[in-house]
Amino acid sequence: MKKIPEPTIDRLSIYLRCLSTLEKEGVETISSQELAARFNLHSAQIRKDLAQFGEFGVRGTGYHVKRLRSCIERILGLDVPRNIGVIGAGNLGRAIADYEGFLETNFTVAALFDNDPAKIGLKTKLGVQIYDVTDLKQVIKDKSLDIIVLALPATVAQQVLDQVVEAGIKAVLSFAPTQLNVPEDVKLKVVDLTVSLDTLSQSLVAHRLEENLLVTDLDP
Amino acid sequence: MKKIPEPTIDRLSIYLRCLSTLEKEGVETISSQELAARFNLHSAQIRKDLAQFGEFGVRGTGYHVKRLRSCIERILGLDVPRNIGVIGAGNLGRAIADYEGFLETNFTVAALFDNDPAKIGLKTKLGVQIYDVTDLKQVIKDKSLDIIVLALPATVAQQVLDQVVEAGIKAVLSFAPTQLNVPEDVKLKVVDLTVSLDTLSQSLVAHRLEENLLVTDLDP
DNA sequence: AATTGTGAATTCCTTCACAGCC
DNA sequence: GGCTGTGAAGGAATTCACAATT
Repeated sequence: MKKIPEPTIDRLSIYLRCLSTLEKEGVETISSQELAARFNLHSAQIRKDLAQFGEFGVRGTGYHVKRLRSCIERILGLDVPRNIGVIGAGNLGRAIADYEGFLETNFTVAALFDNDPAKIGLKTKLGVQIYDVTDLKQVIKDKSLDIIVLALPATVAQQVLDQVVEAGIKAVLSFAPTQLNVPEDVKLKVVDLTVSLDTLSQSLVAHRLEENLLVTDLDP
Repeated sequence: MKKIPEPTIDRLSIYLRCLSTLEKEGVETISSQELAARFNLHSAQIRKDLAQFGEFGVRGTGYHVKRLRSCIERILGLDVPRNIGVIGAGNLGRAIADYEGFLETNFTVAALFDNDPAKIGLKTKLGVQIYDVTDLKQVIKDKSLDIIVLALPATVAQQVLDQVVEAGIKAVLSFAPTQLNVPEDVKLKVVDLTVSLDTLSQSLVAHRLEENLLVTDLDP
């Protein structure tokens, strides 16, 4: 089986969101050209992305919105309910647990974990139970968790991640600002606020430098 | 001036974090080889990344930790204080505003914005003032905000972003799950929880498919 | 006539391999 | 000897351009 490029998967998710909107608007078909225009992409990009998984279009017509949406949903496995466990009941962890965007999806946050006795046993506003992180493996099994989100300090992230992996979890999203290692068969996605902000900071420097360096360059 | 690849900038931020740790541990020099080992990267990658900005190493010895950290900090513009404004005082917005990781950095969340009269005028636990989003432009100027973080619903994101751009902001980090457009001279970073989770979902499907497809492939 | 699906060309990024230096 | 900096090679992802199809 051919390997699917990571960027392709990311874009499928983006296409899907757009197709859902189009479907609600009653649009029946759309061409790769029209779709591409919405994302500042080239139409060939979209056709190549989709072609990785089969032939979904109709030549001369384009793609049937409803059918394509359904196909991408299946490709991404979004037709199957997924239970998410969030580890770390700090501000971020609670924000994710109570994220309202999940309500119309097949994702459910089924458990929140923490090691603070003052939090264990409580529920979030939207009713997500907070468990003792010591019971991680048991709750992962009991609640059939598929995906774990790490929302905890960098210092303990790898150690907790190791337990998550040991419990058989194959998909992890980490918000911890630290380097993490997982076995090959575990998919790890990292969202690093620090890295994002550092990149933005650099772009601001670049702005400034462009002027300064022009001056320097012209200086013989 | 040559264009710097985006992945390079992301990695510089990662290197910097590691170098800070090394410096605290009292390590004086490190080779690209040793550094690379910590990130499962190739040593040439690190040397190429750094070479984009100058010659920081010593042949035969490696890089002086303290000096390199300081250089990367300057490259990323992290030696200059930056004021961040967060728009949207929901769970996520407040989580970011009160993020303790900023305390040891030059990033400061200097303002939080919302359109809910019940929230305007309040302060977060850590003392960030919540302003009326109507006063966006004025507060951006008064507080000298450099970077804006969007932590608001997809429906209003573009509209608010347009105002942010109009106010002269050149760096934006968005958590809104929607396609956004900015002029060329504005740097936009998007963190999309939905896309991240969709990718993880797909990896779980791939897991399953590998087995199924093997069977199908062997079927003559 | 319009639009897909795709080999070929291109661009971008990573890795190799080694000359140059400490 | 050991390690950096870098031109050349290799690989991966994007874009081009067109034959195939409805």
